[in-house]
Amino acid sequence: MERKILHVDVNNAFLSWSAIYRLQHGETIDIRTLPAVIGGDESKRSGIVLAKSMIAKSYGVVTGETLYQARLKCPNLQVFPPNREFYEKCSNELYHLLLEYTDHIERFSIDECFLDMTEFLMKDTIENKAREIHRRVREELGFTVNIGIAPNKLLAKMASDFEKPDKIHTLYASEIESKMWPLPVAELLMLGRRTAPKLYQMGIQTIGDLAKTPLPFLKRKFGKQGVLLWEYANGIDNSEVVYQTEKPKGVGNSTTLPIDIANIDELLKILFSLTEQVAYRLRKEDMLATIVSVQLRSSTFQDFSHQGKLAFATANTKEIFEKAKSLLKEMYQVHTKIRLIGVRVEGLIDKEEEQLSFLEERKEEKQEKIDKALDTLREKYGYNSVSRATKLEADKIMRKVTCKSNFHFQK
DNA sequence: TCTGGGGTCCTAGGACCC
DNA sequence: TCTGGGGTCCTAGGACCC
Repeated sequence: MERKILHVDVNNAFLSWSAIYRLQHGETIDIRTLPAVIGGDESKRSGIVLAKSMIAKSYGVVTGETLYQARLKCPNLQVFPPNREFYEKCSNELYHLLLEYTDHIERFSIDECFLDMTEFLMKDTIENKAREIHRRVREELGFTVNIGIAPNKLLAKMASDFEKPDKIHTLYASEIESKMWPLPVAELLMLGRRTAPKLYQMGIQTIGDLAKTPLPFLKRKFGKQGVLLWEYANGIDNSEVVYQTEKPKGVGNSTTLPIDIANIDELLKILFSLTEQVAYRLRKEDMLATIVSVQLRSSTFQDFSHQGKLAFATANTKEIFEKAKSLLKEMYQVHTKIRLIGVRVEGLIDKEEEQLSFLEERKEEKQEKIDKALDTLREKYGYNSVSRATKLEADKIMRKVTCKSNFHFQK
């Protein structure tokens, strides 16, 4: 039986949501009507476009480019900072509205959901349901969405991406040839900036070209990814809409440093601060980690990473940090200027399971008590209400380098 | 004033075992 | 005194998504 899938995608999510927040807090100008973007902080070297208004878009501004580039295209561009807390709130409001239609719903990102409406239509049509959702979101939540209607997730997502904003599109099997095949191959989901040029070089320009390329050829050239892309180009996708109560598979924290650092002691202090947050989030999930990895990005944008297994599954800050520290020390080459440093835990297991299967004698109980005491305070008063000495030092380094970098900019 | 931060999944090569 | 081959596990790096 053919499935009825919707993909709901908030138009210019971060910018629309910031516009609403500002209007709610006394601003009279709607930033959706300006050449505006939501952007990172250039003084912290994270100056990229996170979302753009339709007017900024008309100047050629694209998500992900530097604010510097965006200003070249649109000289009177206005830049506003992100407000992630409010975005979470808006995202939740949307999710709860959509839950009224089906519980076969998958939160794909902060601003996108898939809905499997197959068993929830009653006597209504999928098009009518889409129109109702579309109208209710605009009227009740104050922002617009694009909705894609299709027999699978891939096609629904491609459909919602057609003409924006505030539109509903269908992409049924019979429409693939006319609506999807003429598009440039780079617009296909999972076909990114590395693969597109290779296809163009082979003379594969459109999604239709890709669909008609012999599968064995693509398999030979691109392996599993090649098979997936061929299936997508032909509108094939059997993946289910999964209601997500699943636990995360990894937890990470990374930061771009305000200026490059080539001093391992300073890097270690920042690494501790990052690790402390990772371990805290891990404990909030009631999970334990078995693998730790450390990432570095050099000033020349080369990425490095090392990972290692922990002797025991743990969520203890110090245990995770000791591993992270040895990983950093083994991979760090003296004098290399580091732009970004990050730490991640993976191989996560449920805390309860661990306690049932391993009744091991733990020697780090004291450390766990320290974590627990800090967690309790943080639950009550917020993450930054308590800080260990090392964290304070890390903050100092981040500030110090910020001052240095400001000085640098003034020269 | 040039290039975020959070993820997931895949691949290729090396180590090791039989 | 020629140099297998399959299987598993581990790791670094890369591609892609928002």
